[in-house]
Amino acid sequence: MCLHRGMSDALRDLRTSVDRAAAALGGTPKAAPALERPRQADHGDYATNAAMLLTKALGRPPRDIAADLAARLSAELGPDLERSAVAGPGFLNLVLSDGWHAEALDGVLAAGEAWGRSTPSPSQKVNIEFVSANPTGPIHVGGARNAAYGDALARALALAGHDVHREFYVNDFGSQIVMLGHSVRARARGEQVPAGGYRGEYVIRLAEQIPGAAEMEPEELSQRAVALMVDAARASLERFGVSFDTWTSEKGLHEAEKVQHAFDVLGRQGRTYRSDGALWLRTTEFGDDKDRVIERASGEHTYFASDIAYHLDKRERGFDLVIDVWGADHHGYVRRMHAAFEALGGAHDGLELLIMQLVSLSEGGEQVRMSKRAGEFVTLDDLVEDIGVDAARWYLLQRSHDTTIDLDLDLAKQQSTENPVYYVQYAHARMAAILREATADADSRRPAEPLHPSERALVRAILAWPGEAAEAAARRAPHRVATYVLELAQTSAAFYRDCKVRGEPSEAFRVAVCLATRRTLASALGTLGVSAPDEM
RNA sequence: GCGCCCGUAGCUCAGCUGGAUAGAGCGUCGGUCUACGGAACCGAAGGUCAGAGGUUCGAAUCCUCUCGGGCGCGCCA
Repeated sequence: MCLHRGMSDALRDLRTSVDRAAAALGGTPKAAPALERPRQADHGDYATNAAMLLTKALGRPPRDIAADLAARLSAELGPDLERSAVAGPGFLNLVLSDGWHAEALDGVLAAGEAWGRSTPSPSQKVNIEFVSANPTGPIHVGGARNAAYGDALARALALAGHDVHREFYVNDFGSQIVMLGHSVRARARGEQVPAGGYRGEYVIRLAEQIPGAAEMEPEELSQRAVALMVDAARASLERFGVSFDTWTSEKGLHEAEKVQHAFDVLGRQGRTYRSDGALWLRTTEFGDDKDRVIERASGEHTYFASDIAYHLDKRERGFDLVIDVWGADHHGYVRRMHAAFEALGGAHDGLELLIMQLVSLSEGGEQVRMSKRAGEFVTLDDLVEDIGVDAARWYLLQRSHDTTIDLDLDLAKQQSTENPVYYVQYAHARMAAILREATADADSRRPAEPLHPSERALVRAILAWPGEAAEAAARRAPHRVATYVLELAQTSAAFYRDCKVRGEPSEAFRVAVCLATRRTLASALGTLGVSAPDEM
C-alpha cells in the first residue's frame, strides 16, 4: 500500500527523509518512491523501492543503489533508524526505533479530533449527487447501494479536506409521474391499474393516504403522490444514516425557467440546431456517437434537457467539481452528459460520472428479478429491517462500486451475525472497555520497557489512517476504508492478545495506544457511516 | 453488431497509476486451563489470478485477441 497522501506527521517526515536521501544520490527516480508497510515482518517496518526507480537514471544495479541509499538515510534519520537492509531485487527495508514509534503515537494523540483529516491541494468545492431514485416507488436495494456509496464517498471527501455538498435530484416531471397519478387513482377507485402503470402494494397505501383521490385530477394527484414518496424516501434514507443538503426538483427547474436558460446558453454558443421539428444538441462535437434531441417536435423537453439545465445550475452555483453517482443501467448516458457539460463550457474533469454496478438478488440460491412497475422488489427498508443499518452498510460498502454484488437475502440474514462489521465494532468496544479499566493516564512518550512487536505494528497501522482515508477519497473508493479498518481491528486483536495494559509497567504508554486505536477505529467506521459502540 | 463493467481459494470479495512467498471474511478440519470484553485467539488444508499472445529486469496489475457473465445502446425517464 502506498502512503503518499495526507500522512501523519511522523510518516510525512519519514517520506521526506527518503526523498532527500534519494535525491542526494543524483538522478531523478522515474516515479515517486513508494513507502510501503510490508505484510511480512522480516521485510521491516517500512520498505521503499526508491533504488529500483533510480536504476535507469544512475545506470547501476538497484541493490548497489539501495546500499548507498541506506547510508544516506542513516545519516538523515539518526537514532530513529534502528537498521536497514537491502532485500530482494533492490528494496530497502527499514526498521525504526521504539522512540520513533512513541513520537509518532504522540502525534496521533496531539491531532485530537482532527486525526484522519488531511489537506488536499487544491481543496475543492464538491457537489455530489446520489441516489436520486425516481419518486414512483420506494427505494430498493440498488438505491440502497447507491446511498451507502454516495454517503461514504461524501464523508471520505470531507475527511480529505474538501467542501462537500450532498444533493438528491427528484424526477418529479414527465410521463412516469403522470402514470403514477393514474395508477393511484385507479387504486382509489378499486379499478385495474392501467397498462404500464405501477402495480405495487405501496400504490394502494398512497391512495389511502390521499383523501378524495378517486375524484382528483391525475395532474394534482401525481404531485400529491410524489410528495408522499419523497417524504418516504427521505425517512428511509435518514434511518439508513444518509442525509442531503439539497433536494432539487426537476419540475422546479422547469418552473424557474432553468431549462430555457440552458437552451439560451447553448444556443448562443451555436451548440443547437433544428431538424425534423425538434431541437438538437451537437453532442457529437464532444465525443458522443450521435446528436441528441433536447426539445421534441411536440414542443416538450426531453429528460436530457432537464439534466442539462440541472448541471448548468450546479455549475452556476460555483462548484469546482460535480459528481453524479449513477446505476449501471444509466452508463449509456455518460457520454452525452459529459458532452453536454462541455457544451455548456465546463471542463471535462469538472464532471465525474461514477457508475455503480448492480446488486443482483437471490433468495436461497434462486435469482430474484426486480420490477418496479410490477411492484416486485426488495426495499431499503426491508434490508434495514432484516439485517440492520450497520450490517447492511458494511455489506454494501465492502465491495468496490465497480463490481456487481450478489446479495442472497437468506444468506445475508443468516450471516448477519457473522458480518465482519461486528468484529470491527467489537474491537472498538474492547478498547473502550480497557480504557474504562485502566488507572494510568495516557503517556505516549515513555514506554517503560521495549515495545512489543504487536504494539509496534499497531502503532504503524494507526499511522496509516490519514493516508488510507485520503486515498479512498481520491480514488472514489470508500470500500478501501472497510478493508483498512478490518485490518486495523485484526492488528488491535494481536495487541490485545500480547500486551496487557492494566497494572503493567508500560500501562501509561499502552493506554495511549488504546486511545489512538479507539479513535482511529471510530474515525474509519464513521467514514463508512457505521456506528462505533463502547459496549455491545 | 457496438459500448461500459466484471471473471482471483468451496462461497462472497480485497489486491489493479507493475515490485519481494497472491490476501481477508465466511465455510471446512485441528487446536487454545475461558476473559484488562471468548461476538476472541492460534494453526492447517484450499489458487493454471478465465484462456492465449505481447511489453518489462519484474505482470493478478499495462496492451491485443478469444471465451464466459452482467448492463446499456429512444424525439422513455
